[in-house]
Amino acid sequence: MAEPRKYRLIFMGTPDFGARVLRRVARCSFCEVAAVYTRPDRPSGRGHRLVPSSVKELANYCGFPVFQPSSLASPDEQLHFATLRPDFLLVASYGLILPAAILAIPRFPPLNVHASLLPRYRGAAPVQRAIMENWQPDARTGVSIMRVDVKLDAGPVYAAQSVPIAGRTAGELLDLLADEGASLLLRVMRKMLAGDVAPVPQDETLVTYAAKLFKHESVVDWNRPAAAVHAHIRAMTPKPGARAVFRFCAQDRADSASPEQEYSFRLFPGNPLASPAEQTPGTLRHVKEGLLVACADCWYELLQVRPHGASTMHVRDFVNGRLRDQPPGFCGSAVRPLA
RNA sequence: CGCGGGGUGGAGCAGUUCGGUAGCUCGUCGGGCUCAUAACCCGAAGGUCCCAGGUUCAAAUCCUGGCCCCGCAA
Repeated sequence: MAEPRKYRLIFMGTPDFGARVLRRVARCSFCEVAAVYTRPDRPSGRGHRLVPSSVKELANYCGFPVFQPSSLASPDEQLHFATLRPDFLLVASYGLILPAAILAIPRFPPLNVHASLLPRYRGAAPVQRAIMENWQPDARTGVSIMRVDVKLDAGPVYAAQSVPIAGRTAGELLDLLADEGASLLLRVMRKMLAGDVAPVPQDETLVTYAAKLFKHESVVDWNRPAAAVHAHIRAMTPKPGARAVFRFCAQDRADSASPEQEYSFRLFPGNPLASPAEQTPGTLRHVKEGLLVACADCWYELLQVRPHGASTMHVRDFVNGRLRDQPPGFCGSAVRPLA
């Protein structure tokens, strides 16, 4: 029972997206995972504990050898990589620069899964940027398989798959694109083995860049149309999370000298309504079992929120618990948190 | 030991400073009103107050230790 030799595959990735790709690639029938590279564990979370990457956790679970160099620039690391004798090198949001010396080692051209339709949205946050910048009803984005080039995300494209954004959050789209990307990746690898590939160079005149998300961008800007607000919140979900601060009016009680209350919220996708707001953007309206926020055009219905220090809850619960004496109607407005 | 918030019927909260009858807004169940209702009225069920130990005549509340959730920072 002489098994046919399997091709040696090295996978490089770090966050959930990479792990999701690896999960599918690991089941590939004609390859074996010779090694997994991921970024070093980083102190994270409360208490500064060292936290392994998603890719590392999966690789450990599967029993793949894991390597976590802080850089691949040194000759030692490159030599070590070469001794693994890779046929394929697959990269999915790894986070380290791959020098030309590394890229030249595998037998087949190194492949990268990028969550956009290249040449659009090269860079760190392609899915998030695609969602927040394309809030029209039938917008699409996608995933591309390209050759890894020394220049980031610039290599010629082997295959791409387009998908509708369809109201999804960044997390949902990322998962979907990882799965689609992994399938595409395996298809490209098979074609490579058959010698049947013809990568298409990217049209440099159409290149756009998706910069990583900055902290100040997590604050919702109610001066935009409700659909754009909705897209923005989805783009920030689940990480880093959309935020807003609301100041609620003083309660309507003559005897209770309660000052106006400020609450800082983590916001989850709600519901852009069709009814015109006709109020200053950011105006809060307390309706039966819920809260509406005025956007530039229409009301935006909040559904799930997380007040500071609490866990995620329905807006109805927040209203029941903390706005219990607040009469229906206009009850506050958004404030711009201090930077 | 990075900083901080929190754990109270099914949900969200008040009560903790200064120990003394388990409270509020909802939900659920039953009944009523209504052409009807997610509306309104009446009633009921439902709680080891995160866990363990300590102090006390008496602990949700004070002391000690532990577990869990969340935000910031990285």
